[in-house]
Amino acid sequence: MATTELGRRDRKKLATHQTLRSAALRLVAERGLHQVTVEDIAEAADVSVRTFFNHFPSKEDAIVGLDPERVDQLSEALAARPAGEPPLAALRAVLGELASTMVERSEEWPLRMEVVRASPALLPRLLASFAIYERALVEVIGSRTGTDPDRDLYPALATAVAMGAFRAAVASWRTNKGARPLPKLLDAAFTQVAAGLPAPDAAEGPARRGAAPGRPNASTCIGASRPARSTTSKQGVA
Amino acid sequence: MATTELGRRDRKKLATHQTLRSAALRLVAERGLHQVTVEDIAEAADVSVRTFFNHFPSKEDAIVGLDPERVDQLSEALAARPAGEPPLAALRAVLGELASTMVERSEEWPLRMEVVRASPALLPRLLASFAIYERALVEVIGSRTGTDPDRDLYPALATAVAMGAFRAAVASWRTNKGARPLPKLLDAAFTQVAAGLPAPDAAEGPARRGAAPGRPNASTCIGASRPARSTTSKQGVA
DNA sequence: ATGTAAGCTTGCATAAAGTGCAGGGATCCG
DNA sequence: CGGATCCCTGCACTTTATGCAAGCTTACAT
Repeated sequence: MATTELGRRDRKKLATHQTLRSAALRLVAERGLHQVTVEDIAEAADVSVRTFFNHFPSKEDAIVGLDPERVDQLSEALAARPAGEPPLAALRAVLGELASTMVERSEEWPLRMEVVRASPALLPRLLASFAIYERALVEVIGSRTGTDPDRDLYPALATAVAMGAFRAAVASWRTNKGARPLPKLLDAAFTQVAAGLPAPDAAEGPARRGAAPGRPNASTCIGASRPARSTTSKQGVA
Repeated sequence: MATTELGRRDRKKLATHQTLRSAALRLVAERGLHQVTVEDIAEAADVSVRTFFNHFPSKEDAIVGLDPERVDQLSEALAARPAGEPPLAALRAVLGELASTMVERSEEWPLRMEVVRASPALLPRLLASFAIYERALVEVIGSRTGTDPDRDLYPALATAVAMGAFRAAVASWRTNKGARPLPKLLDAAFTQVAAGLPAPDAAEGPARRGAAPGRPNASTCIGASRPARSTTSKQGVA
């Protein structure tokens, strides 16, 4: 809506912000997280280091931190869904919209995912961003269903499950470099969830939905690389 | 099983490790995350600061970082479930076991949750820990169902949903201070998931399962406190 | 028992992350 | 035009985190 309602000062600030963000993402994608200092980023954006920290509380936030505006957008989109719509369907719809915006910005998100994959140290912050989205959605689901999120399991449960489906779809999309479009994957995920997650091909469940053989898919949650466990005495702990 | 199979050296190291862990948790619970430095923790555990960093890569990890041994235990427990068991039921079983161990250590986990609630800066690491559990489980689900987690959506999806249910149950347990026992909550969560998450009481779905009115419940994901959105110009971004 | 290898602990040096404070300068508003 | 606002900046300082080499305990083989 009101995008041009900003004065010169706010426009400059926003410009600085975006410049820092993209410089951070670009540099880290090129050299790796550890080879880029905040000074490098500030330099690339032509501002002082102190200014960087006026915009972002940490280096990681400049790369994978979320945009509070998006959180509001998502909340409002969920609140705007038709009142009669079942919670899971409403979540499916708004997460579908979110997925679309991720696909639109086709440079930014895949690059960000690649950076997180290459530098697992970024994973915690990314997950925290998702958690903030989740928290906002829980509130709305609570008010939509007339249940209190602090007393009733349902809102947190439905939202956690929906976000789980979302993450799985995004992870699949990323690892398979978009071989299947994100909206399709998200759809498949929600369909399986709504059916109660029947087992895929064992002698058990009614098999999976309409998936052609040779379909692409997911590793787990967003960033990864095998754990490489340390069995006994070696140092690594956390 | 073989708990006493450790030599003196490994026993001492483990002792140092645990002392650091509990000192960190205790001090942060008392004073708050920001009022405790690594030096304080090392002091309390009577080791040097350098030794602290030999055990934990960061201050946060000493507080909410996971124990790689637990990850292996969980993986093995899942692999040991009967072969015919549907994936979601197997996940429900092992996460139930995990919940039990959390209840047993009745001092540690509630304290940890409280600390995370009080210091949201810890949330990212905690979520990262959960993600590592999740990653391990995905592998096992993949091999149990004979699907490749990198190509098929199912393993990541089922695991993400199960972990979502787990987190929602734990969050509820925490916010309501154990008014309903964790195993009961977890059970309720998985039952609803298996039923495809019908809407709670709107004129829609067949209503919820066997829940008495006036049941306690959850806020969202683990750590929280309202977002307090910044509408326009203020600094805070990430 | 003795010597040797392994590895945990430690101090020191150093880089980088992050915060508080005060001043300069552009922007906004009356 | 004049004052208030606030973004950017430099500076000082604390804290986090890592590399390296030395010392001491533990483990192991002869």
